[in-house]
Amino acid sequence: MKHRKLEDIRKNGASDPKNPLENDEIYEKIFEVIVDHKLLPGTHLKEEVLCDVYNVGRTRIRAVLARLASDHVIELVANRGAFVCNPGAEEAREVFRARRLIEGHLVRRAAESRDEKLRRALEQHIREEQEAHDTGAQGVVIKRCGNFHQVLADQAGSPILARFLHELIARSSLIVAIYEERPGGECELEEHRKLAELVTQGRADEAVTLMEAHLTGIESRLDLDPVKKADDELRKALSLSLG
Amino acid sequence: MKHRKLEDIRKNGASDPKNPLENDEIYEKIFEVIVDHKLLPGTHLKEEVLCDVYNVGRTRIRAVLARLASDHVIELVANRGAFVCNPGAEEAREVFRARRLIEGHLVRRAAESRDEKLRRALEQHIREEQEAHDTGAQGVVIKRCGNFHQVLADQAGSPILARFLHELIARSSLIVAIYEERPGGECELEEHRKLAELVTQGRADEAVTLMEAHLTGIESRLDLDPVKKADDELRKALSLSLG
DNA sequence: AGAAATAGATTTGTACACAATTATATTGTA
DNA sequence: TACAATATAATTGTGTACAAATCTATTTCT
Repeated sequence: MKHRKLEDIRKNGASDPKNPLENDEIYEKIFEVIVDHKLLPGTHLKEEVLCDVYNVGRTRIRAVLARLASDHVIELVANRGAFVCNPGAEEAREVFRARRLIEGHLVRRAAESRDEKLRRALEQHIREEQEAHDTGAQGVVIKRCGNFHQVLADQAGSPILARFLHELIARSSLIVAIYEERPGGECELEEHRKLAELVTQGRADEAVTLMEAHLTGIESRLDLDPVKKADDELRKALSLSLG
Repeated sequence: MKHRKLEDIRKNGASDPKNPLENDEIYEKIFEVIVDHKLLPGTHLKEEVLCDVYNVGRTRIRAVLARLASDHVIELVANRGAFVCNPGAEEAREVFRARRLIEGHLVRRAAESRDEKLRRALEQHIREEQEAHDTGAQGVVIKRCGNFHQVLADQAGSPILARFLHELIARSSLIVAIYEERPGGECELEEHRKLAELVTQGRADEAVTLMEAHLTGIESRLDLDPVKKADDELRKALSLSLG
C-alpha cells in the first residue's frame, strides 16, 4: 500500500468545474479514501485542499467533514481541523466485540426470517465476490469482502443496528489496514459462502456461531499487542533503510 | 405535558447577547427540548428562529442541526429544513430490541467487572433517583430514571456501545412521550435499585435477565398498536371538544 | 547553542449576502 | 365556489469575507 499526500487524492475524485459534485458524492469519495487507508492515520485534511479538489466552497466541505467525524473515521479538533483517525489497540478490540454482538444478532434474525429477497441478495453477492476473486484484483476483493457484512445486515430487517454496523465496518477497515499482520483474504471467501448457506437454510445457531468465529478470526490476524506492534514497525523501518 | 411553539422555547434557553453560548450548549438545549417532548413531532425547527433564540448566526445553528439529525431526533429534509422526528411503531419496537441487545451486553460486562468506581457511581445515582422521587417533581423523576441506563452504560468499559446507547435512549424518550399509555414511573425506581444490586454483587446472568425484562416492561406499557393508537387519539380529541 | 519572545503566514470559525428552492397569497377562469 | 396559474414571501443552500486561533520562522536574550 502506497500512501499519498492529500493533494494527490485529486487523481481519485477531482470533479469537472462545470458539474460540481453532490455532498453525498464528496462524502463517499473521502470516506473511501480514508477507509481504504490511502492516507496515513493522523493526516490533516485541510479544508482548502478539499475545496480545490472537489470544486466547492468551504461550507459544503465542512458539512461533509462533520458527517465523517460522526462516523469516527476522522477526528475534528477545535481550531486545528480534521485528522484521519488513528484507532488504538483497545479501541480495535472494542470494535470487534461490538461487531460480534450486533452481527451475531443480525445474522440470527436473517436466518430466522427465511426471506426470499435475502436469499437472492446473498447469492448475488457471493457470485460477485467469487468473480472479484477470480479476476485477481486484490483491492476489489477486499472491498467486496467488506461489503458482504453490510449486505447481510441490510437484509436483516433492523435498519438501526445495520446503521451502527456501517460505522463499525468502516472503522474495522481502517483498523485492519493499520494492524494487519498477515493477509487472510483467501479464507474469507469460503467463510462467507458457508455463512450465506447457513443463513439461507435457516440454521440460525450455527450461523451465529460461525459469524462470531469469523469475526474473531479476522481480529486474531491483527497485531494488537502494542509492544510487539512497535517492535515490528521498528524492524520494518530499519530493514527499509538498509535496502 | 403542554406543547409549546418553537418561539416560546426562548424561555428555556435564551442567551445573554453579551455572552453567546457554545455550540455544545446549544446542542444540549435543543436536544433536551425535543427529547422531553416539549415540541410536537413534526414541528419545523426554523433556522432563523433558533438564531434569534440563541443569538448566533445560521452557520452554527446548522452545525447543531446536523448533529441532532445524526442522533435521529430530528429529520433533515432537503430544501425544507429540520423537523422533530415522529418515530413509528415499528421503529419504536426496533429501538427497544436494540436496547435489549446492547444493554444486556453492557450490564453483563459491568457485573463481571466488579469495579469499585462502578459500585460508587450506581449507589450515587440510586440515591439521587430516590431523592427526586421523594421530592415529588414528576419531570425530574423521569429525567433521573432515563439517566440510570446511561450511567450504567458509561461504567461498562465499552464507550462505542455506550455512545450507540445514548442515541437509543434519546429516541426512547421521544417514543415514550409519544406512545405512553399509562405512566409506569413508580416501579422503575425499584427495578433500577434491584438492577444496581445485582450488578454490584456480580450476579451477571440475573442482571441481564432483569435488564431485558425491565426494557420489555417499558415497551409493553406503550400503545404501539397503530389501530388502537388511532382510536385512542380520536377518543381523546372528541372528549376534549365536548368538555 | 538553547530557550523565550515576536512577527508573519497559514488555517479554522463565524456571520452575512445572495442564489435557489419551497410555501403562501393572489388573481383569473370556468 | 372550485381549481389552475401566477406573483410574492419565506426559507434553505452556498460562497466568501473577515475575525480568531494556531503554526512556523526569525530574532533576541541568557
